[in-house]
Amino acid sequence: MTGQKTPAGTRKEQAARTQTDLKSAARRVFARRGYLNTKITDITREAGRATGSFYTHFPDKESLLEAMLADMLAGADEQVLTSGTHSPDFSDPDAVRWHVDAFWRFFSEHRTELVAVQQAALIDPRFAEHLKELYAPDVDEIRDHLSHAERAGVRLPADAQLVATMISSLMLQFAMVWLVGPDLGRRLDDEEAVDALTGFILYGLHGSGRTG
Amino acid sequence: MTGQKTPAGTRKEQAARTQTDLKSAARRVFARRGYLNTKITDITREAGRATGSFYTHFPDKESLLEAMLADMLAGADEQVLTSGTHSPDFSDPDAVRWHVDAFWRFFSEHRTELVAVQQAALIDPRFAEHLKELYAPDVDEIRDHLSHAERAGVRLPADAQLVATMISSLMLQFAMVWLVGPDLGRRLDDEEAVDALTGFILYGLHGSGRTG
DNA sequence: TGTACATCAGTGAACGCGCGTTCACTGATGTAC
DNA sequence: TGTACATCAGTGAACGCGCGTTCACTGATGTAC
Repeated sequence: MTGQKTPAGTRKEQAARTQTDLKSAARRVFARRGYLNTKITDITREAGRATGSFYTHFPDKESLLEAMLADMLAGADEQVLTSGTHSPDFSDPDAVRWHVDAFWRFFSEHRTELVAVQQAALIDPRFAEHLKELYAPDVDEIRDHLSHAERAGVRLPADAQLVATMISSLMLQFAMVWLVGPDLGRRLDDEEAVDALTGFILYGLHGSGRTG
Repeated sequence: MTGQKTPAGTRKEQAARTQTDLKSAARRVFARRGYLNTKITDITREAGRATGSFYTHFPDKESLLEAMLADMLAGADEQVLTSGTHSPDFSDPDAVRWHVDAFWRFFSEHRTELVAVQQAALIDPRFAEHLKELYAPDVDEIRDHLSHAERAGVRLPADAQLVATMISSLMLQFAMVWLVGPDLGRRLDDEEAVDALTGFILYGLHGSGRTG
């Protein structure tokens, strides 16, 4: 109790390293088998640790996922979602493209975690809540940009909230299909995907392709 | 063995009735708790039968779901997806609206089964396959209609296959959000939904709303 | 139509597997003096 | 700096819960003669 001297803590370091190993092992296993199919022992085996080791760091699999999400959001705060400046007016095609691009990169980078929450949400209401909180800010921002566009004279196909939901639904599911599911016949590079989405969001099937 | 006389089979009738009861009980429980969260005993309890009764009719939960899907597809064959005549050219707004409407009604009617497959697909590759087969014909048809429109002079925002995937993704995820998830603040009636989707598919956020 | 036997849907308690979780133990790191 | 003791991350075999699945039994329906 007199302590507190702990210099750099070789012991704490070791614990931190193991915790990190468990998280990154989990990421790999989730990507391979999916969150719901993954057993605790799959994770410890992948991390090269004993089963019991898991419980030194997390009370259960749910907490591990929560920790992974926290990491993801911490990283994201300095990145895509908030940083960078962009026009708040969706009557500007470049503003739309900026958003699509940000979403696509975020999803690409964190697909494993995002799919895991999606899966967890099917079973655990706590994660259903997480999922909502995760995408809500994005939908809200889109809605604001749409309202802005409306004031600039654009006639939306429905009220801004609904259109925002459509845009968000489109991006999410399209990303799922191309970045997660089993290989479809075709490869799709990032720019192509962002172009296609941007064109479609702007003018639907009458979109002319390149927009910026 | 000399038999075969069985008049109308009170016994067979009873078995058929129980099987139907189990399926409709399952439907209710799936809708309430989700497929993955549902235990065999939940289904038998809901149906007012003993646990063992389940196995007289289905070897496991997966087979029950397969049977429910078969019922769904059998019913659909005489309905939405094939029947009715419509223009195959997506340059015609009414053709788009017709498709959206068909999809929306199909999804509304069968949301429980569709969500159940979606959940099952996360765990069981067999259902991942089912899921693909379930939506593939729709995507293919959309793609053909788009090619038709292209030949009629419409400039798509990407190749027809990609645009078909976007349209399908949009409809599916949008339907999920509004018809499945927890109540959002807002209610959405069917016509409003179909209008919004149709307008968005046709002209993106520049769609003007009513289209037919 | 009646009797004896066979078949089958349905029952629910018991069984057993899979997997999450625990726990007595080890060895290394940290602390006290 | 050295010694004795305390703490803690990590180990993996064992435990036990939940739930899918089985099975001996019941009673009703069907069949044979």
